Amino acid sequence: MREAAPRAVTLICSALQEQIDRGLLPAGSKLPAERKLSELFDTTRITLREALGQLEAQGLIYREERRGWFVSLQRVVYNPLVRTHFHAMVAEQGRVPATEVLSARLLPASAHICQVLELPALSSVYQVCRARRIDGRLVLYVEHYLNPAYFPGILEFDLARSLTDLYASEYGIRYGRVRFEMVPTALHAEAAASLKVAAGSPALRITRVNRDQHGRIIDCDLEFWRHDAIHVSVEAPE
Amino acid sequence: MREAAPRAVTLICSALQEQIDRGLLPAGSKLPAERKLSELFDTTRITLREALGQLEAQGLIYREERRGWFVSLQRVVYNPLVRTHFHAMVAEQGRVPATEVLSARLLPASAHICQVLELPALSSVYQVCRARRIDGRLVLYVEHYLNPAYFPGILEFDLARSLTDLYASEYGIRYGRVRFEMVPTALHAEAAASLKVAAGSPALRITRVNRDQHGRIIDCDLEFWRHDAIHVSVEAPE
DNA sequence: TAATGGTGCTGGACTAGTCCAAAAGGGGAA
DNA sequence: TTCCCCTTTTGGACTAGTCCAGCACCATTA
Repeated sequence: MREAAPRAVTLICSALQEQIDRGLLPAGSKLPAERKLSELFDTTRITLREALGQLEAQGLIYREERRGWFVSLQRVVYNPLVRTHFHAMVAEQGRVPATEVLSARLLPASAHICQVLELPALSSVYQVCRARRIDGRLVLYVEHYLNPAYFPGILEFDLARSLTDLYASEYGIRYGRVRFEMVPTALHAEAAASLKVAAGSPALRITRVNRDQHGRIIDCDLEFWRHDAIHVSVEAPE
Repeated sequence: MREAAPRAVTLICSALQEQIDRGLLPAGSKLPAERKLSELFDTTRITLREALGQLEAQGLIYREERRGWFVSLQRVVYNPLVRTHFHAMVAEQGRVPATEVLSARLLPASAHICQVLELPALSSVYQVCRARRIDGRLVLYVEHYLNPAYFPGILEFDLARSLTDLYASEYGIRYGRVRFEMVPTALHAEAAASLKVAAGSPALRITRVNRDQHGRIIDCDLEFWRHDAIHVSVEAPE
């Protein structure tokens, strides 16, 4: 039985992987240009790009639109059952968080949002879109939908802050029970543009429906995480 | 400000997506051959394949190695906190489950497994590798690692059965608290071969560490799900 | 009837380029 | 020193093919 000759793509992948594992290409560093790499591995750019695509799928490297390829940073550990806010969670793990507000407005809720928030048809909701960074890298695009009955005038506040804080300090509302759903999928155009990556990049979509201390549904989040930036960890309470 | 001309890849994606949404390409059906499609969309196979790759990333279609492209079936809803067995879970959702045992043996545990199961260095563990289907499609590759102290002679039984059942009926062990971790990544060579797909296909890796009714760690699972076959849903108990 | 051997079709892998636009970097002017 | 413009580099997108091997199916043979 003959050994199957390893594919060029596989060879490139393992060569790069070894360099990364050994620390010759430290986390966050930029890879050489695609043309340089294809020359180095004596292959075409198409083949080289396929190899990079596989390493991206594994989460070892990522690309920034028109800027190049970079070695992935460590994944951040995320427990969706624990409603600690993003900044605290990231900082606890020794990383640097940042948030920017993309938009915030009152708009007619889609049928889907009405259903999730258990609102009557044609209700209005607050929508807050934000992008979040870890160590400078854009890793999370979120759409929050708030039941306006509970948060009058919330658009007046600084929404780059933690919503958890805002809810507690301004409205006396704290989080209670949570339900969440996770679906591996790709970024839609809007999210991709906000995260400055190519549309269709792999991502993890997490939908959370949050209740307050009285069991009322107060808001829901539609989160899109870069697939290589997150490590979900859930400890069953019981 | 000029409208950006939509890319060919985007056009192909939305055309196919529309066909699928409208039911002209029903779930499970095979797409035409790549060469036919590239002709139909008046483009090259490389471009066409990039479009198919994007739809695959979204989870709308999937490929079977050397057999072609197919429209994805509905995702199965999975709650890792509820230790219902695979067959029951799948059947409850009106789908047809199947399991095949790939290997089952006693072997020296890797350092990682020792740590997870809290075993001393150089321990042996039972390893059971299985592949599971939903409606005929291979969607899950699992490696189970059992602490042999609790399951003497388990290799004698039919391991295509539910392990949950086996634990209960033969050893009087039931599942208690669970911890699980989820990482979006790609299939390694072994898992890819078992699922008959290309190495490096996107997947969701779920690691579960299971305790019994007395709180003892009894086993852990290393699950690799096809990314388009699963929808994780967790309701916080509290 | 059942096993077997072609054979064409299909996906997998790869080569060898082109054209374009955005990012990065350097040099000169204010 | 700072800002702006211009050039170069780089990634993004795409064309037009080739070669190979597995799969499916049909026809032939035992």
